Amino acid sequence: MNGMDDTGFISILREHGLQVTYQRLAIYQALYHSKEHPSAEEIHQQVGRRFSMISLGTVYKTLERFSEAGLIDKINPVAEVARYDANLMPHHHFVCVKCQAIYDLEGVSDDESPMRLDGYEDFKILKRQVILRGYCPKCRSRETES
Amino acid sequence: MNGMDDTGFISILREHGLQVTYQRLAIYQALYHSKEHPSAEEIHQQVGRRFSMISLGTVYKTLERFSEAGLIDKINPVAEVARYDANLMPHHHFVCVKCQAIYDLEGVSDDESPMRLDGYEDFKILKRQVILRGYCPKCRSRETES
DNA sequence: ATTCTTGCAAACGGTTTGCACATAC
DNA sequence: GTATGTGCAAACCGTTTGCAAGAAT
Repeated sequence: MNGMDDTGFISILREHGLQVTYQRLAIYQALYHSKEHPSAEEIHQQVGRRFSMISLGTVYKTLERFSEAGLIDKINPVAEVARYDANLMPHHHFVCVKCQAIYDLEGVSDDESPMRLDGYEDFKILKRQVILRGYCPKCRSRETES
Repeated sequence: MNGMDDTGFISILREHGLQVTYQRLAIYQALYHSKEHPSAEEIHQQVGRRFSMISLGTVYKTLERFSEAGLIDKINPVAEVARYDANLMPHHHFVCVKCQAIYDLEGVSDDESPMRLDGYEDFKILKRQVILRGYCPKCRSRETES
């Protein structure tokens, strides 16, 4: 389930021009191993379980640095609070309107190239984000309406 | 540029099960006539220019009621603060990463039906939102990078 | 008369900021 | 040794909430 050792994570940080600290390693690893698109708060708690506690302010600053450096994506704000994603492969998201969970949508076609759009040549399109909203399987089964 | 009188707006509110007050009329008209996807704050200022000032709290409560009633859309939060839209026709948005302006994308195909998706039959999809991010024409010309 | 809405002000919560200290390079 | 990152706490700001007064039905 792991697939990378500390040395690997250190290289990744360096490759993105980021100075290496144990806090950054911990934060990036937590995000890297999570599929939950966690918030800063959640990352903070998760990191605190394995290492001595890191301040929440540092988590915010670090995630912002990571995001600037292109190491992670800030899915911000699809839900009420900012959520982060270490998976940089282009993919879409499903957001549950009830429990706020975010699911990756794998293998959903993204035919339209994000870079051009008829009638909008004057816009410089950097990225395309598709968000589906509705009930996730868990919340759907709890609803009366099938 | 107008196209609807007060009586028309009153009917629309009633049709959505909303009690009619002059504050609600003012707020809905302001949003209806705007193409800027204004924030609550902006609506508040705009309304204050034409009527006696309405409290900001009321603007927030009212927009929330409108949104529940299906009278408007809460594009929330595509940018840093919630932005609202009275145009209920399905359409996509372009958000400028620099000036935060939101543009409607008219006539952009939305082939995939929002209701079904191969491999995600357990999800109840209510709506699909496509957001393109990049530089709008104005900000693009101010950038060095063409 | 009853129910819903408004205004006001205080509270809330996620995020940002300033600064002194510590660490990476 | 210098630049950069961290911790802490206070500030910020969009938004929500509680409640008494007011308006709609």
